[in-house]
Amino acid sequence: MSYSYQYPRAALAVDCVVFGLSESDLKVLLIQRKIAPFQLAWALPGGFVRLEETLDAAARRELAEEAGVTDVYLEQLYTFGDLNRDPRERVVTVAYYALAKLSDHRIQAATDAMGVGWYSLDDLPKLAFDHQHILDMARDRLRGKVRYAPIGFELLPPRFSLTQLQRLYEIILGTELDKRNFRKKILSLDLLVETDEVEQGVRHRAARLYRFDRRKYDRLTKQGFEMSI
Amino acid sequence: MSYSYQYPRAALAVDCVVFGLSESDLKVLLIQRKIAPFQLAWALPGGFVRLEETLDAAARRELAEEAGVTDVYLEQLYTFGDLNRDPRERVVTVAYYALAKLSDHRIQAATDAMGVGWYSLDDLPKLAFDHQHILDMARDRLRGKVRYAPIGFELLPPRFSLTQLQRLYEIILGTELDKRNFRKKILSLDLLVETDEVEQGVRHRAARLYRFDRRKYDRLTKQGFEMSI
DNA sequence: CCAAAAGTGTTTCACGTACACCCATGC
DNA sequence: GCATGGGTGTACGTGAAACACTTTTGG
Repeated sequence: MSYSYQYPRAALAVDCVVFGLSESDLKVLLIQRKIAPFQLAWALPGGFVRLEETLDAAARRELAEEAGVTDVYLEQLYTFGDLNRDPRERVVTVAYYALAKLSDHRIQAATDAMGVGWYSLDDLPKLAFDHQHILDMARDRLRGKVRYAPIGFELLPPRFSLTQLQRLYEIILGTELDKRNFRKKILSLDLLVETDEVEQGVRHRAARLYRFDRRKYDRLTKQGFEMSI
Repeated sequence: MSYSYQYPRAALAVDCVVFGLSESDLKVLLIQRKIAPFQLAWALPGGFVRLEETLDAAARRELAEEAGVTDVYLEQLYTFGDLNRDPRERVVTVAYYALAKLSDHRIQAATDAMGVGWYSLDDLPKLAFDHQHILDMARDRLRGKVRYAPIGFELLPPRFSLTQLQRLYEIILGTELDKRNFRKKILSLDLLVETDEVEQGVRHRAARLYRFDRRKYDRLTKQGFEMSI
């Protein structure tokens, strides 16, 4: 069976840059290609868009199928349409980036599979296609957006310490932050709620855990508030 | 002649939101459709992507062909892939936004053609397809980006007065700005160069004209400077 | 000389930044 | 009791915001 059109058509794909946060650095999820081109090379999870699914749906489907990743924050990044980005034929790809909680055991379990790996951003293998370019753009977007939108929380467990949150910003922004000033600022935004839990299993004083209050954020945003770190 | 593929493929298009700045408001360039669907309705300029051209090239080609617009600032906005955005078949469109200098006589001349019009953003006709949605997103993007990137200048003539520039920000951001504070701030950024020209043909004191110095901007940016209005 | 917009400084307040020590806990 | 990170306050400087009058020019 085949499908015919009056004019030639590019193939349409999606690719996903999935970020995860470890203790000390930002990681990205890669899959090892099983087939040519770029056989055995590492690549971003992705694939062709089906006619009966939206772009977002295609991205989520590919994430689930290829990497077992579900329930992540997902946002469209950019569409790449260079003529020879795929050696086989013209393929235009809509790139997405996703933020996953590495602390989530389902994510851990799913990505334990063969051919799926988390790579530190500053120790990457050579990537297939123009995927390095896509990844660079995703990192830039994350760096820019984390400062004025509450997306950092998508990389942390639901309850986190202020030190964890500070580390997150330091890792993503690539700068050191002052502990006292950071706490003053983040608490003054009035987006976090103190829980009655503390860190577990540390051999020093346990840190208090906080959670992000999205309702508060939405309410403030409606009133014209704009967060900024 | 026809082209066959093993799996069905969506058609791929580009659409452009072209902004222009008049004395008192922001305008967008629309074209009147000659054929169904949405015959006679107003729509964003755009069309199908050819196999041998990049997405950017397709956007520029359509702008030139449909509206006679060339040499504008152009940036990819977002890709829209809802299933029924086009009643004929599945069409995925990569949307762009462009900033044109309405003062440019070539732009004026080209868009004098039948079926091309500049519409004020708060007095728009009903648009074809999901073009209102695309336009809303473009306006949001412009509002966000104009504050931290030197793109406002793309809407002004090469030499402009500080009052013109202030009006630009007021119109795009939808807020009033204080004249003295605005001048202090914009001049302190050290991105503008005073020329020895002044406004012509006004019946009051003529304003000094300035120009944006892109070299200075690039140099400062390399040094970590980030502009902000 | 009148209308219209250009151009110009100072004060006040909020926020960002720099900076060091004691506290709680587990081993 | 010691190692480890948790938690806290103040002083200073910079930048944002508020605010009104004089100057220039053309008609």
